Amino acid sequence: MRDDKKQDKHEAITTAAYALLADKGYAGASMLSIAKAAKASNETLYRWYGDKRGLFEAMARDNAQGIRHRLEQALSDDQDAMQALEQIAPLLLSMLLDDRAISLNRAAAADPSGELGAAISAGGRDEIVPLIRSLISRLAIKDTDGLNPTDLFVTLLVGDLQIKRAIGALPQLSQEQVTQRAREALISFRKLVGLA
Amino acid sequence: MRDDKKQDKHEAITTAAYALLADKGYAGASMLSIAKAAKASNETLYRWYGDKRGLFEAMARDNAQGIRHRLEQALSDDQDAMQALEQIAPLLLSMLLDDRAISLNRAAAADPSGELGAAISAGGRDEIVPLIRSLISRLAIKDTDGLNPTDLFVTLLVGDLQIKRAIGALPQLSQEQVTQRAREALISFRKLVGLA
DNA sequence: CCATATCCGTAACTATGTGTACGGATAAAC
DNA sequence: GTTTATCCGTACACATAGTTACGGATATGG
Repeated sequence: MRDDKKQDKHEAITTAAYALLADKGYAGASMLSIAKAAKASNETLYRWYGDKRGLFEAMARDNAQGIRHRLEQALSDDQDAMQALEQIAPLLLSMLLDDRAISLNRAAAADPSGELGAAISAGGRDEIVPLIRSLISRLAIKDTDGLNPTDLFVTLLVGDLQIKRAIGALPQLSQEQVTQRAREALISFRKLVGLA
Repeated sequence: MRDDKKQDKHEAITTAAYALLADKGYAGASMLSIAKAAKASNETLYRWYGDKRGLFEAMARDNAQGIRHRLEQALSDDQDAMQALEQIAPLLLSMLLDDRAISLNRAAAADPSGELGAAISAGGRDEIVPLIRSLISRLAIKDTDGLNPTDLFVTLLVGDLQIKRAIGALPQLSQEQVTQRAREALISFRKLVGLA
C-alpha cells in the first residue's frame, strides 16, 4: 500500500477507534469492531500496531504531537510572551478537553498496565510543557513565592476539568466557556506572579 | 445475617473490590473475583448490589460520605474560617488522591454508561463542596475578580493531580508533598481573594 | 425445636474480546 | 507479465466476564 493510502487508512482506523472509545469505553472498543468500522482487517491492525494497547499508544503520541503543532502554528514571532500565552491558553484548554484527548484519558484510566498513561504523560512532558515553559520564562516574573509558574499556569487553566470530563461528569465545554476559563486563568496567573 | 455481620461482609467486599480495581482495572475486577476474595458468594453480591455497577456506585457514595465525615471531624467550633481551611486542605487533598478515590475515578472512566461518574460527581457536589463553600463564605473576601472562590480553592488545591493519578502518570503523594501542595494552594488562594 | 430467610459454592447460559492463522485478492515493484 | 508483499475477510483457539439458577448449609427468629 502506498504511503498516502496507508496514511488515509491509519486516519480511518484512529477515527473509528475514537468513536468506539467514546461510545463503548476502552473494553468495548474491540480491535475487531475498530477494524470493521475502518474498513480494514483485524490482521492489518495487529500487523501495524502490535496489539490493542499499541494502537492506543500510537494515538496518544499522534494527539500530543498534533497539540504541539497547533500551538506552534498559533504563535507568531512578533507577539510578546504574554500575548502569546493569551493566544494559546484557550487553544490548549480546548484541545486538552476535546473528545479525543478525553477518550484517550479514559482509555488510560481503564488500562491496568499503566503504559498508556505513561504514553500520554510523556506526550505532555515532551511536547507541550516545554513550549509553555519557554513562553513563561520570557515573562518578567517578579515573585512566585517559590511556586513553579508553569505548573501554576496549567493548574489555573485546566484544574480538575480533565478528570471531570473523563468520568463523564462534565460535558464538552462551549468555545465561550473555554475562552472565559482561559481569561480567568490568566487574570489569576498575572496576579500570582506579580504581573497584574 | 445480623446487621453487624452484614456490615463486616460489606466491608470485606468493598475492600476486595478496591484491591482488584487497583490491580486489574475495572474490566478485570470481576464480580466473581471480588466475591472469592471477600469470601462471599456471587449470588450475595448480586442480591445486595443489583449488578456490577451498583456495587461500584455504592462504593462511590460510601467514599464521599466518608470524606465529608472525616472533614467534619477535623473541624472544631473554635477555629476561624482560615484556620479551618488550613486544617482541612491537606486532609481533603490526601483523601481525593488516595488509592480508593483514584480507583473509583478509574472505574468511572472505564464505565461507558457514565452513571458511575455521575455518582462520584454527586458525592462531590452533595457532600464535600457545601462544606468548603460554607467555610469560604465566612472569610472576609474582598475581591475575586468575579471568580467563584470555592472553585478557585479546589482548582488550586487539586488541579490536575486526580487525572494524573487516574491514568497512572503520578504515584501516590507522600504526606509531605500533600502538606506542601496544600500550603502553596492556600498562599495562592489568599493572594487571589485579597487576604494576603 | 422448627420454620423461614439468606448465604454459599458451583453450574449454566450467554456473550464477547485478544490475538493468530489462512487462503484468496489486490497492489506494487521490477 | 510476473513475482513479491500486503491487505482482507473469516475462522479458530483460548480466555474471561456478567448474570441467573439451584440445592445444600447456615443463621435467625419465634
